[in-house]
Amino acid sequence: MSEDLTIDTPPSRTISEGLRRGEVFSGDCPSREILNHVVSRWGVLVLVALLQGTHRFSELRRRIGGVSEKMLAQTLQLLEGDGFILRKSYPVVPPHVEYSLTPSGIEVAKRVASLVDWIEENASQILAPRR
Amino acid sequence: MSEDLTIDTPPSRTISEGLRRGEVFSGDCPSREILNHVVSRWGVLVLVALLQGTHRFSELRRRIGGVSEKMLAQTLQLLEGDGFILRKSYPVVPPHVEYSLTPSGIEVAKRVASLVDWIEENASQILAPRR
DNA sequence: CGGAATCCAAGATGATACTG
DNA sequence: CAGTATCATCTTGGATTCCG
Repeated sequence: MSEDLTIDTPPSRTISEGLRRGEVFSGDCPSREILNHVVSRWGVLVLVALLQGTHRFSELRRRIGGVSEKMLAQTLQLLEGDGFILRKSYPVVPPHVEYSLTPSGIEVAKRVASLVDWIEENASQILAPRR
Repeated sequence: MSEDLTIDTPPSRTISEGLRRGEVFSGDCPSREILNHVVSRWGVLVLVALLQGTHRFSELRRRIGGVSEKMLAQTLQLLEGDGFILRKSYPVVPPHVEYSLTPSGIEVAKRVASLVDWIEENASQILAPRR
């Protein structure tokens, strides 16, 4: 089912070209909705974590410091609803559920990871954040 | 003064290499703090808007649909504090303030834009978001 | 184990009014 | 024009409890 998602995206579209459309700037577009899921506090970390491979619920919970069960579950559901995450439930006892990225999820996660990566490497050396 | 910010970023570091460090996963690191500014609801849009060039306060306000004065001001201050945005105030009347990206701001904004761009082009066609 | 449901605290956000 | 101050509100996030 994921192969059908393949879109003939102009891959080398320049940033300025893409931005000229600027749909996200209008408050009520689906892009902004999805964007908010992706860049939500926990969404970012979930995507980056899953980029390294399939994880179980409790694995993600342990991996992502400070996330509560509720928020993790909610984040996973939102991203699953957006088609970025694949939820695979095994009907065994005790329950066993695995989360992984869909093809489009990988694309998004790669871009998120690029951002996170850059910040980890540089931002802390630039200026200390002041609250 | 902005030239001093230039950092010798290892540009071709692989994603997995960067992630292996995984500092952001621990709840209390400066990276996560900065990351949250960048990917905040309005931070994303401000960065993307400024990637297209210098803007005045009211220009940004008009460009970014739905943002309030308060949140725009706050977002700009946070990103300025992180060293991503340069605020240039001209002592004239009426006041004239220009916002632009610093060199590091450009780096971050490019990565944010890449993400936003991809979502704008693809995500809306994949699945309708359900709330 | 993997959630769903509930309640509650905290923080984010917005409308408005005011100032230099 | 470019904010700041204030207050009301709405959303997030967390702790807890319960269930299949």
